[in-house]
Amino acid sequence: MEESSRKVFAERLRDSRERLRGLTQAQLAEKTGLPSTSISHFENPEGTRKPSFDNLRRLANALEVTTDYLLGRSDDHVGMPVANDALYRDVQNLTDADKEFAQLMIKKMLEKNQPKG
Amino acid sequence: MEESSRKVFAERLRDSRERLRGLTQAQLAEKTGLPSTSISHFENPEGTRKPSFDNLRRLANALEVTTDYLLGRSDDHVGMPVANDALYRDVQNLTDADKEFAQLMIKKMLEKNQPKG
DNA sequence: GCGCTACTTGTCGATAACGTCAAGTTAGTA
DNA sequence: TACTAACTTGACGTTATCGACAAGTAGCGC
Repeated sequence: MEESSRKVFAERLRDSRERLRGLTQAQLAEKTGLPSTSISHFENPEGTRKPSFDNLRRLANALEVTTDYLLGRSDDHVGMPVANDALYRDVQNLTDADKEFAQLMIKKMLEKNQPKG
Repeated sequence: MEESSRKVFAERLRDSRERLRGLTQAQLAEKTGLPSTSISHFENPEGTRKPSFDNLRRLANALEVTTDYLLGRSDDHVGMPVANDALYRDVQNLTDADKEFAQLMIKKMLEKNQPKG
């Protein structure tokens, strides 16, 4: 189980390092404090090594990508631009009913601004 | 090293489970396929166990939160999956004034739900 | 008191990831 | 050819996490 996400991780790690940040394994190794051979092991799609809790964090930090992207849980490597916006944070804590109401109201405001939908 | 993020993980896991999803450890255990004692170990702020690659994914999937949130890399537990949520999409198209108003209203609804902070 | 649910804490052996190291390959350049 | 850089692959012992299990605590209704 989860064999496929291991492969996705390998591909995304390499892709993030090379295409996105233009780093060598040695450079990423220095940024993360990991040995470069560990990076190589991780990037091998047929390999078996998976990063630990800490190492996943270090890789994501050094590459400035989300861990969700590396883990294949999200297709975008950048977080939501508004991820820390108070509004988004608050909305999540609303009851379902209130959230529904907020959604309706926001729709109304939208329609007001853009006559014809 | 990374001792603090282990503590953050413990807090956010428990918070996500209880406050956000209203699950017992046993219920989360069933959703993830993990033993409930493992959940308990993870949620202990003074504990030492950290989730593996696969178990982190399972927890995030079951709780519908980002791994970045659980790992303390993002302050918001919602990520890309909900970017398609109508509410979030709509909010981005609001005028600044309307967005401000929406935010205020949402805050009011929050306070109503949680009497006293 | 009893029983029940939710959770905690610690131990066990097994498995998996760890860092380190050695020995390779592959591509480019002199 | 020789040399270097970037990377691969496999093996080693160490350490951490694994699931499973036992025994515990705390609270709540009866």
